[in-house]
Amino acid sequence: MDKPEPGSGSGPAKTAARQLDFTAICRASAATAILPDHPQAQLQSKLLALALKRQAEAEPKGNAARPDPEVDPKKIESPKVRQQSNVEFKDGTIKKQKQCNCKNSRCLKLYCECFAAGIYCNGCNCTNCHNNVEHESARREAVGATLERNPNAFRSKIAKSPHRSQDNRIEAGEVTTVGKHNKGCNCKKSWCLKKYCECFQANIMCSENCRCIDCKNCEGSEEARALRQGEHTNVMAFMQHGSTQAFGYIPQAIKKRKIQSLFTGEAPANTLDNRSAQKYSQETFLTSLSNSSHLPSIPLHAAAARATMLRSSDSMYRSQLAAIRGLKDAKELCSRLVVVSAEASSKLAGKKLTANENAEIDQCETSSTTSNQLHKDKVESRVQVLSGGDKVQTGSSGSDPVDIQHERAMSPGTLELMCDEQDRTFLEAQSPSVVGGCSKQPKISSSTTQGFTDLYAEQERLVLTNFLNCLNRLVTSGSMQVMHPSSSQTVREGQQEPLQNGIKDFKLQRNGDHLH
DNA sequence: GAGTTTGAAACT
DNA sequence: CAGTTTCAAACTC
Repeated sequence: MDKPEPGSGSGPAKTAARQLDFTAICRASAATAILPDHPQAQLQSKLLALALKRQAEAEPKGNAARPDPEVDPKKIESPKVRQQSNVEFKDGTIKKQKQCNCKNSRCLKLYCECFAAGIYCNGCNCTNCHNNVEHESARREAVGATLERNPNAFRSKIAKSPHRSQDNRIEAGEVTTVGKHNKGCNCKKSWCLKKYCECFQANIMCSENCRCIDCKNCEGSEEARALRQGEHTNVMAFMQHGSTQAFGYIPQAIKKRKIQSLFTGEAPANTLDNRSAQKYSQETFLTSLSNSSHLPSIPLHAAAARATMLRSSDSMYRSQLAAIRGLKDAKELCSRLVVVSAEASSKLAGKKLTANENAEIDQCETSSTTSNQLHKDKVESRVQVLSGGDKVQTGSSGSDPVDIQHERAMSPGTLELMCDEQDRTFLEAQSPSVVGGCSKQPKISSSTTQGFTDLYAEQERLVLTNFLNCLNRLVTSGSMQVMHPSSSQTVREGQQEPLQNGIKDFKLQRNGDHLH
């Protein structure tokens, strides 16, 4: 506490690193103070905040054991003013500064928290400590050596960032500091949800700087939030059951590389874990969807979060309409869209199948995993739809319109959308042929002629325009239900009236398209 | 409190 | 720069 001030009276640093104590470091780096942003410094500054306020007037020099962001870094003149073993709080309680337990480093390496924080050891449990005034020369030498290795060694590892969560608010219960780790963490087994992780410890999210594996310390992470809210038990229980890979949460930089590799089939270095993790994630998710008892002890919110996370790391948004519009609505809407798509296709292309088209269909279907009989059925069904108009059934017959569309006139974009939809919405109705159709999509597009491209574009325009209108209707009617929940019951009992209305409009517009 | 795990730092 | 070792904090039992 009352150790001499080694830096005092020594004047400005004159001969670079060797002469640097932490004071000199601060001076040498002029523009930016090195220590004030240090995580530990921030932590301790919080602990000291109240005490400092009380002491501020009595001790104008600022007895900050750790620099506070509000404290002018220039006032931090020496280790002495930073070091302070005991902190007295308003309520009279005394809180001790963190004490290291170093044994072999003499507290002269960054292993030592005190040394790394730029303070003398004081009341620590360390052995053979040289991080004190009695060993000042050794300490300075160690500082110099450390700076030689890494000039930023004593700078804050956490960079302040203007980044805010998407809606510019602090999520409830989340005390995440805005900023990111300069160097990034490299965690492998802790999911960045333990204090082993420097990011987690600093109360910040992992960033693109991190090279961590199976990171769950990302924006929107339920676990990270839960941990910070103190739901440690639930989260740990969940993580045990959900396994390391259950989320496939990956920091941005890695995510970019690794998700890409999922599609390209490439295997960038160091991606195996996450690739398998993602594969596992999807499998686990599918399983848990179809069998909710699969993960019995997973908190509901975590399971829901997992579903969302699989889609996107940053989209935690859930529409209010989600509680109103059901799966049935979505299915029906999709079925209608498929009909419109087919009709648009037949209108635009005439009702003939060109030789090219047939060849392409054959190519696609021959290479699919479906049986020849199924192939035949589909072609027949397709012809029926194209020539017969409104014969599409929304039931589960072999001539499922979705299948039909995948086999033929859908543009690559639409096909992709449908495949995606299939994955998400129709899991329980998934058919092997459809899955096969999805996987064949690149093959179709690769052989698509310019004529088809134009056709697809026009078809897509028609479908999407109708889709947009239909969605608008749904949103409007849904919003009304949200605002007037009392009437929603009636509406629900009336068998999804809003959707029917929306689809009615949809049909009307469709007919209008025909007319034009 | 002892033993283990973890990841940063240091070293090769 | 990658791999290995050392180290001390965090964690578990």
